[in-house]
Amino acid sequence: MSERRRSPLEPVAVSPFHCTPVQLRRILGGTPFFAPLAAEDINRLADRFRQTHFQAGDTIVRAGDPATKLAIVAAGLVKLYRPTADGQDVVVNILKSGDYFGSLADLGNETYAETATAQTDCCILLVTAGEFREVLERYPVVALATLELVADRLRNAHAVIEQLSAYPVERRLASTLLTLAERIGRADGTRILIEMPLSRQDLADMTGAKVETVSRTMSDFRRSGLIDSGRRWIAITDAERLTGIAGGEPV
Amino acid sequence: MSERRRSPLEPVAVSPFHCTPVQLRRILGGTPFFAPLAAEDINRLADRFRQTHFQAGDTIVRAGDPATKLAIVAAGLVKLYRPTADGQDVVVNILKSGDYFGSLADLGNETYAETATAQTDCCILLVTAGEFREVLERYPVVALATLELVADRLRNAHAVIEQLSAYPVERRLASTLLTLAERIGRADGTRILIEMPLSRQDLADMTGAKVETVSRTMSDFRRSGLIDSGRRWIAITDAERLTGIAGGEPV
DNA sequence: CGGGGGATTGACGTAGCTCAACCCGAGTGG
DNA sequence: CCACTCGGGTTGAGCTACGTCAATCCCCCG
Repeated sequence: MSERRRSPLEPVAVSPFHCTPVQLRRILGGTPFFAPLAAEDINRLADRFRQTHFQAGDTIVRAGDPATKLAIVAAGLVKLYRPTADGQDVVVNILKSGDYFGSLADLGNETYAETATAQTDCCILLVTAGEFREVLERYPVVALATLELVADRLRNAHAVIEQLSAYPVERRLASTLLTLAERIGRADGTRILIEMPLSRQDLADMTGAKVETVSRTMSDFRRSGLIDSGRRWIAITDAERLTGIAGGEPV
Repeated sequence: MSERRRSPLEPVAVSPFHCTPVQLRRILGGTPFFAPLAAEDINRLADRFRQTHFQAGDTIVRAGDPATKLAIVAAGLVKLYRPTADGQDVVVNILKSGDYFGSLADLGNETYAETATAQTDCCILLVTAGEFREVLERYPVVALATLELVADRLRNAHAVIEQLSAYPVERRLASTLLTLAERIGRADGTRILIEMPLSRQDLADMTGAKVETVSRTMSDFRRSGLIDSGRRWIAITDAERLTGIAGGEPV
């Protein structure tokens, strides 16, 4: 039985950093969007991007506001969610370095469908939708890469729809934990630590369940030795059995 | 109280038609993919597409099979769904003329994530994934149009996720009916007739509910004068109140 | 006119929501 | 450095929307 008292998450250095132009170019070149471009092309692109720093909890863009920018996460984690009329939030994605959000369309009169908030401190690169469109037109290879990214997200979204339509909470929760582990997990001895602060409410908003239900299910998982967790941190201790549950086996 | 005995759906002429080359070009030019292209470019594209006819009920592509083709619906309606391990189907989309399905990726070793079946008789245009990729590379404007299409579907998928996460069946069902009406409805006197054969099971698979629940809710809607329906057909009689329900008002 | 598959309705069970009390870890200010 | 507080987490006791099981209905077809 492991120590549940102290959070194993390293407190991330809260530096309101700004990248040097060189770093900015390296980050851009590392994103799936621009990876296929030559260095000189990336240099030409770089000054179209404005970088901004946000603190954990800050709202980056708000659902309903006119969608004028495309954003790329340079560092940190972003929560993308749809706030509903009755105050419930539905998280559609957790974004990390290299992911985009915001407007892909050029139509100026559209609005953001989702709110994006900084889950950790983060550095965001912003372009206007129009400028990004110019980039897409000028570099077809970037357009193709973007297409792959969006198609990938669509595939994920369909998987989530399947889960919400057909599977009970324990299964959705197991899937969500495994997906998070794969995307932002770090091996920590025999466990996989999910390297982000994540509340039960966040998990509830990601799985379409209520906080209490998530808390109960997490307690079940913990009692069964599948996970270890505390206040805003989670580690997976038995990925294999958790995978079984995600596939439909009983707890 | 309207006549519920006979189906108001016109029995569609079941002709295993093949388009002439001229018709094929006109159809391609009418899709969102190629609308921005000049006629001569479309002519050059047209012979990359192979057209195939399917009868209602036929399977066009099967989830799990290697994803080698991209398909565009030329005529008719296609149901796109994920069959789950326990035999339940989750419908992610109903596709009509101009919509695509299948593989957008170039990776040959991927598999289809969804099964596509002909909901009505239909005519499908097929290209290999590789050839379509060449088209995307050659005509950036097509790549951008494709990007818009995929981004649009992603937006829809997120809306569905919101619904499944946060709203009860009656609300999801009302939304689904209105969306169908908008996409494939025809004004029929004061009502909007949904021009496709649609079973309670189909609706259940689209809303993440069970047949019996859908049947009960449809009966409620009918008793309240919101819709009219029978064996595999539906008409909306009070779109305004139905919109209210989709927005959260009680029945 | 008979059969079959979709649709309907009823009776009942239960997963997950609601409401509410309580616990506890971590940051804060004296 | 301690006490206080506050926000996240846990647990319990009902309740209800929805699923399950099963019987019946009835449109459509041969």
